[in-house]
This record gives sequence, structure tokens and C-alpha cells, in this order.
Amino acid sequence: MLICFSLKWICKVNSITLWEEERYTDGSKWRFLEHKGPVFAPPYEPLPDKVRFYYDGKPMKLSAPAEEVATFFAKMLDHEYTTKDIFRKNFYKDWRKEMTSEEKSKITDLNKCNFSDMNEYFKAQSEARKQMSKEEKLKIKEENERLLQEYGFCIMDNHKERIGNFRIEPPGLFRGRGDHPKMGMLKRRIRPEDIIINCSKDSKHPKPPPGTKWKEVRHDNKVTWLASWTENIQGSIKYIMLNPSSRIKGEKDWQKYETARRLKKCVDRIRAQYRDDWKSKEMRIRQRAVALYFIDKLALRAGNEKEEGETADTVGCCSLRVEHIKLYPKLDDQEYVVEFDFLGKDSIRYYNKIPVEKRVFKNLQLFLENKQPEDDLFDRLNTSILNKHLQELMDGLTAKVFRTYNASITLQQQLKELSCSDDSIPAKVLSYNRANRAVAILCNHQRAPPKTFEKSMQNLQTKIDEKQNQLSAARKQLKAAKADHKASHDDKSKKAVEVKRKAVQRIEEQLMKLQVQATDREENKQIALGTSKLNYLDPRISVAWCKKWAVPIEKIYNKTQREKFAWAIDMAEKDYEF
DNA sequence: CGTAGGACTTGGTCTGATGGGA
DNA sequence: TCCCATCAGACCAAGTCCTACG
Repeated sequence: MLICFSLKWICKVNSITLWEEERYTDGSKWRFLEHKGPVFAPPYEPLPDKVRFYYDGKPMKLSAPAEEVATFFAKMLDHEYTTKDIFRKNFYKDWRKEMTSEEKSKITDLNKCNFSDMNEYFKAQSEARKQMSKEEKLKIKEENERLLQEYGFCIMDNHKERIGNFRIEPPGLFRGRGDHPKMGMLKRRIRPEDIIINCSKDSKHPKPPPGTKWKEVRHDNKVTWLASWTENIQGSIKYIMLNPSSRIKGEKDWQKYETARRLKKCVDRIRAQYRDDWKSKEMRIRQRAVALYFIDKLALRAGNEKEEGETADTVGCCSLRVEHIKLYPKLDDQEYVVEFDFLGKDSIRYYNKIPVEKRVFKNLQLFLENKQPEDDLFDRLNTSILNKHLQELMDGLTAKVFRTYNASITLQQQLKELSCSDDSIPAKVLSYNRANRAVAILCNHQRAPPKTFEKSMQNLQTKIDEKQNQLSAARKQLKAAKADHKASHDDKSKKAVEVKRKAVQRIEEQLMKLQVQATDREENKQIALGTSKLNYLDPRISVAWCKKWAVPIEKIYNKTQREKFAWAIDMAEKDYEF
């Protein structure tokens, strides 16, 4: 990227606010980096003898390694996935690797294994944890705090920064999401010998636990991570990195939104270009143009290729297959409708029916010709081709910038449309949430309906019913008061009418509020707002909106979010335009 | 060019803490 | 004061995109 950002960064060091400007132009991320290394998962504690594992109805004492892996399964017994074939198969295979040869020959069928005693034990344990006294709980809290203070921070250049994840992931059974072919496999324990430490040469290097060694200590200031290890399920690398509140993350975030704002300036040109490309003589260009249209209009993800059989079968735009779309020349009263139905990231279903322009429709028909359902829709396109093209259209442009751009611009537009100066603060916050929701829907950010959803909806409905009863009672009283007044025509009865009228009005308002709340909650049933708020919406839009409408920023961002967006809170004035 | 590895962002779910109402 | 719904934060999986290598 050609643009060199120089962000004035506010740092609070010993409660003194410093302004600092330092940017590296050679691609290095820091000069000085010092930390204490990661915190390892606690060692395995064998079960008390009274907690039994049964094989084929008979109690059996397991060796510690086999027992540990068995407890991972036992803890999950209530989960549906322990009943799934693939999960059981993968677990059993990996479990056997931990058994002694004696155990291996004895245990030959997972179906004959009974973990329920172990399961009960863990349930009792977690129950006991809940029942702990205040003092015990406080002690744990203090210990956690101590760990955080010791391992949770590092020094990067001149600042003490919070580390995002300083604890190493404990061993367990890999779950994965959706139909993952590796679900149930054993995620092995990470030892110091697996860890690569990254820090600066002139720093105090972290010490490995007594009697152990790090895999390697390196001093690579072209990267931001403090420690890494290779995970055994996919063979990918995991990292320990800084918290979103850190300078290095904040700056990157800011940069991301600046790129999206540059897209705003040239999006018209790019749109005109891809519309033109729909007519191209070359198939690859038409495919590229239609894919880009989807990415822009529907905020689809790029859709990298994935290794088959290694992960769940999910797709994004470039990896869409014929089976994922249906074309309707006419549907109800709309023309040229495309129906999308596929599993995206995290196996979240994307389902949408949208009318498209005739040219797009005709192109899609062309792309589908002579193909099987499992064939690629865009067989002449992949993310690297697409991104190369985008790079030529604008410096730093990639497919995901469209998601950021469209999310942020939508928020800004919606806020403009929905905000009303006469509204109370709660009403304004509601408008904000609605705007946020519009974005979440665009980005297809879904959640499983909360477990207590039905119940809490019912509670709310009960309240509404009660309010309604109150209202009709109040109306009756008003009517009676009116009749009374008509009969007597005195001052006292006149006042009574007024009182009753006010009461009706107040109850009507309360009812309205409840109904709005119910609508809001219902609309939010399957929508997750957090992801867009955290990753797609330029925080300066929200900060400016708060300033403009005199809404306290705390109503929009909680403490963590305010820390993450400190740069924006400091930067944006009420007239900020994305 | 295609591929693999590496670094970093984005994502949903689960759990324990919290705080408001009975 | 207790209970329960809500929320923040932890957790860790799963994407994107870039670079180096053959």
C-alpha cells in the first residue's frame, strides 16, 4: 500500500496523556517487544477413585492419559454431537492412541463404554463451583487478576499493552462448526516445546516453565504476534496477539475504514465498470463482473477455495456452485429473480431471493449451461483473480472492502433516516439499534435464538396483556367519569375526567413502549448485532451520531468497545462523514 | 501461474458476572 | 435479599488475503 498513515495516538501512561507519532515505513511493526510468555493449561488431575468408568457394564480403571481423553468425552455427554457418527468415530480413533496396549485390547467398542458416572461427577463439580462461598469466589477472582497482571500485558515500543489471549488453549475434543469431517478429534495438549516465542533481542526474554524449553525464540519485528504454535487438527498456526485496544490493532482498524472511505470515492466508477463488463466478449470477465456485483450488492464474502474433506462444506461468492442458486424468470410479481441458498462461513445459511438486472440474469443462465449441480458457478474465477482485478481498480481494494464499505454507508444512511430530534434517548438508541440491525441483515449475521427467547417473549406478552387490561379499565373509568360529569356538570367531576384522561394517556404510552420493545426483540431473534458493530461499522459514524444527538457514548458502546474504539472517540466530531 | 504456508480479521457460542425487579 | 434475565468477555473456529516458492 502506498499510503502512509500517521495516526496521532493517545496513550495513557500512568494517567498522563501522551501524544505520540511514530510510524515505520519499512514494514516493521515494532522496535521493542517484551512479554512473559503464555500461561499453560493446568495439568490433568486424575479422577478420584470413586468416580468410575464402566466397560461392558464392569468398572475399569483407566491409565491417566486414556482417562484424561475419556473425561473430554464424558463432559460433553449432554451434547447432541456425542451421538453423531463422525464425532464418535474420530474420538474413538484418537482415544485409542492414548490407551495402553492392555486397554486397547480390552476396549474394542465405544458403544460399550459408559461415561455417565464421570459425567455426573463433572456436573456436580460445576454445581459446587456455583455454590461456592463469596470468599472462595473472591479468592479465585484475585488469582485470575494476579495472572492477568503478570501475563496479560506486554511492552511494545513505549507502551504497556493488553494481550488478547495469553492463555494457551487447553486440550479437548475438536468440535468445529457445521458438518465438520474432523469433529471429535483430540486437540492435544500444548507444551512449552511447541511454542515459538517472538520478542525483541534486547528485551527480557520470557522464561519457560522449570525443566522445559521453548521450541524457539525469535525476534521478528515484521509480525505482531508474541507467541505461536501449530495446532494438530488442521495443522494451522495459532497466535498470541494483542488486544483490540492496542495501538497496533487500532491503527490497523482505522486503516481499514480509510480504505473503505476511499472506495466510497470511486465506487460509482467501479460499478459502471462492472456493469459494462456484463457485456464483455470474454467469459472470464463476465463472470468476474457478475461475482463483483453480488459482492457489492449482497455483501457476500469473497469465497476462497477450501481443501475438500478437511473442513465443512461452505462457500462464498467465488466458490458458489450451480446447486446454490435457482433462477426464476418470473416469481410472483417480480422479474429475473435469483434465489440463493448456501452455507457460508461457520455453516450459517444464506437464503435470499432477489430480483437482478436482466443482463445479470442472462449471464447467470449462460454460466449454468451444461453444468452439473456440483460444478462451480464461476468456473473461470477465483478470489485471487478477482482481487488482482480490484487492486487495479483502486489501491488496496479487495473483496472484503465492499462489505466494510456497504456496512458503514448503510449505517450512516439509516441513522440519517431514522433519527429524530424530538425522540427521547431510549427512542434514539432504538433507532440506532434498528440501523445496526439493517447492517447485520445485510451481512447475514445470525445467531441461534437465545434459549430463553420464547419465555422472555411470553413474559413480555403477559406484561402487554396486563397493560391492555389496565387500559380498558382506565377507559371505562374515563367513560364513567364523563357520564358523571354530563350528569352533574360540576367542577369536581370535570377534574375527575381530566385525571382519568391523563391516566389513559399514560397507560397508552406505556403500552406503546412495551409493544415497541416486543417488536424490537422479535426482530432481533435471529440477528446478531455484535459482529457488525465490532468489525464493519466505522466507529466514527457512531461517535459522531452520539455527539450530534446528545446520546452518551456509553449507550452505544460498552467499556471494552470504548477501549477498542478509543481512536475514533478521540477523533470524530459531530459532523464526521464516512 | 498455482499452491502452501503464514498472518491477521471475522465469527458464533458458551459461561460466569451483574444488576434490576419481586 | 434473592432470583433470573441479560450482558460482557472468553473462547476458539473459520474466514480473507498476501507472499514465497517451485
